Amino acid sequence: MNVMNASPRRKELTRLAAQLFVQEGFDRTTVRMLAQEMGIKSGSLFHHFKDKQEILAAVIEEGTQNALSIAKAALQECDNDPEARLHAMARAHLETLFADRNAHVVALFEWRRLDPDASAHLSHLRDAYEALWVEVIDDALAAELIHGDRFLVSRFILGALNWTVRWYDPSGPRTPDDLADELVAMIMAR
Amino acid sequence: MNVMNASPRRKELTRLAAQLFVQEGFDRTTVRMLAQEMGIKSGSLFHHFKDKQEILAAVIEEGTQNALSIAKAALQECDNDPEARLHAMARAHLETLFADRNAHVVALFEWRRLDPDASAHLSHLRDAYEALWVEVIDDALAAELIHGDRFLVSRFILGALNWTVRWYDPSGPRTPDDLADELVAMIMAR
DNA sequence: CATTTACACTAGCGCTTGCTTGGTTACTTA
DNA sequence: TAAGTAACCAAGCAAGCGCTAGTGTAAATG
Repeated sequence: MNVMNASPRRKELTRLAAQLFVQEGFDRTTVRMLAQEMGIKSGSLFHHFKDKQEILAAVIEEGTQNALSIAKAALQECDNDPEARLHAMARAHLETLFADRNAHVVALFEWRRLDPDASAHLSHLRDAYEALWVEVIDDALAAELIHGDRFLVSRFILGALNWTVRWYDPSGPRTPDDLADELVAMIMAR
Repeated sequence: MNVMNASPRRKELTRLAAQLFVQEGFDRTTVRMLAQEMGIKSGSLFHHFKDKQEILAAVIEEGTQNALSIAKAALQECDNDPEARLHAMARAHLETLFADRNAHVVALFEWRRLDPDASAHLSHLRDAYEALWVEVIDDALAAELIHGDRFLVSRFILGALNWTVRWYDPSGPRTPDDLADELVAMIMAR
């Protein structure tokens, strides 16, 4: 077994696992199903991962790392204009949410299945991501682009964005950018 | 076993099941855990419910029925003022969400575990509830209280509201009504 | 008084689960 | 060419799973 390694093989297995976890849910996904999807026998799975828990942690870590770096890049690309930053953040959120949909759905809906150790470790990653949001929202409030309680506003925005995975159809006419723009327009003071 | 009965005993068992489903998730909740929580042996459980699936369906049906009747009552109590109706609907949503939190969390996050028959039956209930929302939002759009695409706006609002179950702490200083008012204030054109 | 009904029990069947063990194969490196 | 290593497999164990069969008992019903 490998400790925290990121071999190409393991990355590919993680990607497949994410897909199954979304399709079936973590608990209903058996190690035999995972193995079959990966084209190996169930016993061989435990050469790559210590146990089933570690597969879940790998999926979530991968997705959250991606989201974090994409959001950081998006923020750096735009000037210090609070409105541009708000737009950029919403777009980056939805972009990564649907580019890496499986991993994020797992992160959003199977987080509770993590054991305490993995959860503690990954919480730091998630907190770092949310800190970016808080900063952007604080700036938008200071510039009076939006109004209200900073805590509530950020929760509402993240809720509206995260919930999109439950209804958004990427094959439809709307792009993720359309969604982001519409949401920002909806909450902006005019 | 009882077909679609709603004896007080069954209602109480359903309430306990909802609590366990929230704590552990549907898949991880075993019939033995359910039985113990109910103070009976696991075999006796199947006198009240045909199978584990039916317990899940009972939990979700109970919660959705409640939400529907509360929302209807709230809408009837206010005049035809679109703004009052928007407020009332948001308040009713959060009120029922936290009065009957366990059932609603199960409905929101364990829906996929329903078998196709139960899902089809309960979808009608949920659709009836969402139809109330669509109507209220259409009126608000017509009155120019809010702006945007009717479909997207309703999804964003419901997303923001439903996501509250992931962070709202009822023992904190804010009431569900506070949340509803803040959300409506956030999205209203000024 | 006889019968039915509601509710609970004991015992366990048949199956699936996550995971382990002991060993094989193919490729890389010294 | 010998040693090491990553990747895999066949076989199966112990535990836990949903659910069933058959029985007991007290209260309601005819």
